[in-house]
Amino acid sequence: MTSPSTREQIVEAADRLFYEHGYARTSFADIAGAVQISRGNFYYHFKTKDEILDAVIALRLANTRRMLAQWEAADPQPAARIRSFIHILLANRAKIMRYGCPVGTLCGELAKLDHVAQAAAADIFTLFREWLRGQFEQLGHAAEADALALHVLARSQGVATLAAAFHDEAFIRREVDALCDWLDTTLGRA
Amino acid sequence: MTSPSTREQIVEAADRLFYEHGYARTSFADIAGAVQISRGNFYYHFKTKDEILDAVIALRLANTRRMLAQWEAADPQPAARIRSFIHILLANRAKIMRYGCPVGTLCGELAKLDHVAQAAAADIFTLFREWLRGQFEQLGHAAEADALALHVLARSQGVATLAAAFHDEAFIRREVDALCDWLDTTLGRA
DNA sequence: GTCTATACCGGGATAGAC
DNA sequence: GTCTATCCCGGTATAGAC
Repeated sequence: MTSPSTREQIVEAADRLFYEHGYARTSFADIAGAVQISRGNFYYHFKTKDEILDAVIALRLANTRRMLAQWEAADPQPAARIRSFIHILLANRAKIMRYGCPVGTLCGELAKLDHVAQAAAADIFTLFREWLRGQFEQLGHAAEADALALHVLARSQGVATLAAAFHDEAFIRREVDALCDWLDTTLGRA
Repeated sequence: MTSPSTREQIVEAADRLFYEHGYARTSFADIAGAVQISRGNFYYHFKTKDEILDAVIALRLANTRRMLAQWEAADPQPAARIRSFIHILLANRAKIMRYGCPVGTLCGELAKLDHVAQAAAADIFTLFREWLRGQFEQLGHAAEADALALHVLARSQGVATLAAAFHDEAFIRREVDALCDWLDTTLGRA
């Protein structure tokens, strides 16, 4: 177990700060302060702020892939796997009620900045989308699998957005239950 | 018909720019440029950037109230009024696919900035929430009216977020139809 | 690989002339 | 009520010593 490199520490700190305070508002000084290095040293690892953003997105892609693989390995039932996805809303509810969804808010911010990394950030959504689509395909809904995947993603995003606006945990629980009910109905086990 | 005052022009330009580029990224110079006044003149009308934000939120609250009143007047049927709400997603699809929902993205940005106007921005959501709740109450769903209102709001927010990430108009149409179908089912006309 | 020092720019905000 | 000029700060980014 090697200790994390400075570069890794920077990317992890940036990941957290971009989530909690947004990309635009997070300065080099903020990240350097979190990692306890000087601003100068910073530029040895990353030339520009955009480079850090790319690294953060790459990290999130990797973390997402790992999480999806874990759900895949943890349960042979596609329906249970989809429920694992839905339940992130509960698992991460504290942060979601403060900062919203990390993916949704990053995509939203980059869209307004008309940032080049916009598409890369959307790729994180695509990862979830294709994984969900795969689950629905395994459940015999090949024709509508992609639409169902987007539906689940959209419902989750909406819950995250409103949970952040109203700081309402009961609302999250209600909507998670509703979404699981919808899943059962859609899969024909109503 | 008096021509709009400079102050009104400023607030309207800020409203648009905050939506398209975000609050943090919109500078005084951007707004002044859009209104074609000098930066100095700017400060005659607003002392700080936060004051402009307050004015923009007040404008959005007023515009939202007017829109809700129009839907109320245009149709005596609460179900039709709710459908009017759902259909903003289609009416504003072009901007939503580029910038997301003006309310959701502003609340999200202010949450990350930990901004004092956070609650004021959420009041715009509350306006929709209470109006929707009123419609569901009129439809005889008094007990669950608030939960149903939040559900409709959340679904709309999710659609806006994903539509912006994927720039997918067909997705919006599908989800609008699905939400209207859900409404019919919930109201017992399935 | 890490530091200090610094250049440079743009943003918010003020003063004061017209 | 509108302008120009200016201040100050914080942000990105660079140079160069250690």
